[in-house]
Amino acid sequence: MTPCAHLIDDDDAIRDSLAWLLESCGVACRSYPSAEDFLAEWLPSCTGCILLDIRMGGMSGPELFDVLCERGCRMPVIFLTGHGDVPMAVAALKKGAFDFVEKPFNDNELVDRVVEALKLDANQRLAAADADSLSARLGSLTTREREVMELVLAGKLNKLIADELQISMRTVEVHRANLFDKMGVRTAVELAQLLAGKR
Amino acid sequence: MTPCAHLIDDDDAIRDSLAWLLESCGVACRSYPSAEDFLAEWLPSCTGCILLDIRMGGMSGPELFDVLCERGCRMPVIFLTGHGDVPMAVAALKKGAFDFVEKPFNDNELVDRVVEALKLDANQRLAAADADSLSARLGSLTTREREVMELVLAGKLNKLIADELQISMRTVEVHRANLFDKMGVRTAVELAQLLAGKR
DNA sequence: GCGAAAATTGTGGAAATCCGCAATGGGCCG
DNA sequence: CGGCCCATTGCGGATTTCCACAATTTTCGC
Repeated sequence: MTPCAHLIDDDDAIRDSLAWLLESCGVACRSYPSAEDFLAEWLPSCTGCILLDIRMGGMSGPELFDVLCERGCRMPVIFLTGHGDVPMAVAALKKGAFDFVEKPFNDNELVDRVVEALKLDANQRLAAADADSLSARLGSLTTREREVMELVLAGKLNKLIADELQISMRTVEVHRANLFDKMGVRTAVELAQLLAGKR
Repeated sequence: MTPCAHLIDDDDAIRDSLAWLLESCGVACRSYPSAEDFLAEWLPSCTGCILLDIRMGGMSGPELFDVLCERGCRMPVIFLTGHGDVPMAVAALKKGAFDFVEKPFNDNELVDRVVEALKLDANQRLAAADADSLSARLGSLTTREREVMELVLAGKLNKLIADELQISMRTVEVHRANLFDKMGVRTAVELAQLLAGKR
């Protein structure tokens, strides 16, 4: 799934004109005539952004959006709508939609928003990759190593840690060295920064 | 300025009925017949949330919102509007408005949103107080102490720091102890966590 | 029950940290 | 000019960390 704009609209003409517009600006596109068609092809590894019509036969845009959110889809979603509906727009944005634009839209502005959405997605993906690598490293820790890590992050000295865990200082040192190794850090400070905010 | 909902609307009847509704639910209110009246009384120390009408004589709701944002007002803003306008709602929410509701609104839902907004404001205020205390402590550091702190946070050993700053290890130790003291931490790990994300 | 991984502990020495005591020099303010 | 704050440095000892070498016990799945 190469990064692209996923166009979901049951109106062939709109899909085609959108695809033409975006591709003429260098944005790759894929078209889907219904929410169900998109869901059938969607994978968590999908990259890019989504242009989603509100009113469609079968599953509606907001319904698809909810499903995708549940399934962990992080692609930015730009809603497209024919008739203004403030509560719907407000609900969509509060749920995390990237944008909500009314038809007819200004071509240049829409392209700009799509480009921004693609950029956001790329950044989110980088951040997610970091987070994944981090939790993978955390997952590789043994129980003891995790316990020691907690206490290290609490700023406690090895002697105190040994005391609290009822083990010898030497053992703490071993665990400490092993977990530093697994987490890819060289000092407790680096570890603290690596886990800043998380956990 | 005790925590309260600030009602800004040029329609006396709406202000009064809103005030009655909210106060009957235990939410203190203050009313302002225009954006200008509110601005005249507003101070950065104001607490609570804002219920803001879109269309008003003089400065409009969105205009006031922009001004408040510039001046660093962090109170959550709930926009109230008579006629649906999707682009305006989208713009307001993207700029950070707390909510955007159409009249006529559901009384209970609005009260709920106001209560949530007040809660958010209280939390933001706590966070801001922490941030202020932190930057106050950072500000009390001398130039050298700040330099040493940077390198400590980079996970460097005193020996290396002494080398980079071209001073003796003993001096580094002194600065380190002093800055730990000023920042109110006992270890480098605590310092790293205190500054997690910031700076 | 066997073998691998995890948890545990010891010894001992090099290196680093932590701290109190003591002191010098520069810059700024009243 | 004297006092105060900041930056600087040295000495020395108590404490801690870091590691290599070496080894025992526990746990857990096949």
